[in-house]
Amino acid sequence: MKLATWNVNSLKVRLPQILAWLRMHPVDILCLQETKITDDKFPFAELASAGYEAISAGQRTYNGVAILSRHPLSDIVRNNPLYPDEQQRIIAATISGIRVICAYVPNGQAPGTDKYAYKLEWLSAFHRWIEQECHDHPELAVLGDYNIAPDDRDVHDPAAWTGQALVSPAERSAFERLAELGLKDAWRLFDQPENTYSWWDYRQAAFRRNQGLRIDHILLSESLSARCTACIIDREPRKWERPSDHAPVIAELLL
DNA sequence: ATGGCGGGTTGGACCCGA
Repeated sequence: MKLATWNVNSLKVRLPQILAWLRMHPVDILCLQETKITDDKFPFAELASAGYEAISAGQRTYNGVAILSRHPLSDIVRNNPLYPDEQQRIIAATISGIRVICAYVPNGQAPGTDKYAYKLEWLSAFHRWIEQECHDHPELAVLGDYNIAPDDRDVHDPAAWTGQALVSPAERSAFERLAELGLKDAWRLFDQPENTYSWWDYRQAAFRRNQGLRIDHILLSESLSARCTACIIDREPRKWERPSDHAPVIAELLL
């Protein structure tokens, strides 16, 4: 069983790349963020032809999340039931007995801004809900773009990033509090190469210079992390023409 | 110091991302 997450930065633009990537990596479940597409325009038919059932919580212009699955999806939830939010950032479903949550955490812009306050409030409500989900679903996977680099190892230039959003102590603390619920960062279950990131700015040839951040994560409950055999970040699609600025992250589970 | 790229909304410049 393979689960993956990918911030595609526009499903409309990236659909051919998603289909190509799925042919190379026929994962069981793919969580998407920043689809930027309303549900009525969602490419259900193209994905079905590729073997994937899809569910979407979409909106125009910004945000939007979706789950693609080779297996049936049930108990679909859109948004955090504890936090009314007009921005479409969460979709969840049960797939093959695993509770799968796909999340697009707010960016936060910069400490001191309204967007940063929204991010922290959103994360606080997210924690309260995930705590319940952990209780209700021992087999829980929370995948997505967290917009948090948990550790200085996840930042190409920690000194340059000090004090900025994505690395601030309050954001990292929110991430650690999820870990305290028993959720483990699948990436850190294994020895990993240094300087591995999941996002690189489009500007300044950041990808070529590997100036990135690791902000896309797969968190696994205890029972799932015990069965996790690998976690990788696939840099290849970032090299393609007109790429997303994020790379997919994949976790493999014994099932 | 600033903005640098790219997508979306537009039909010209903006907003926004991270």
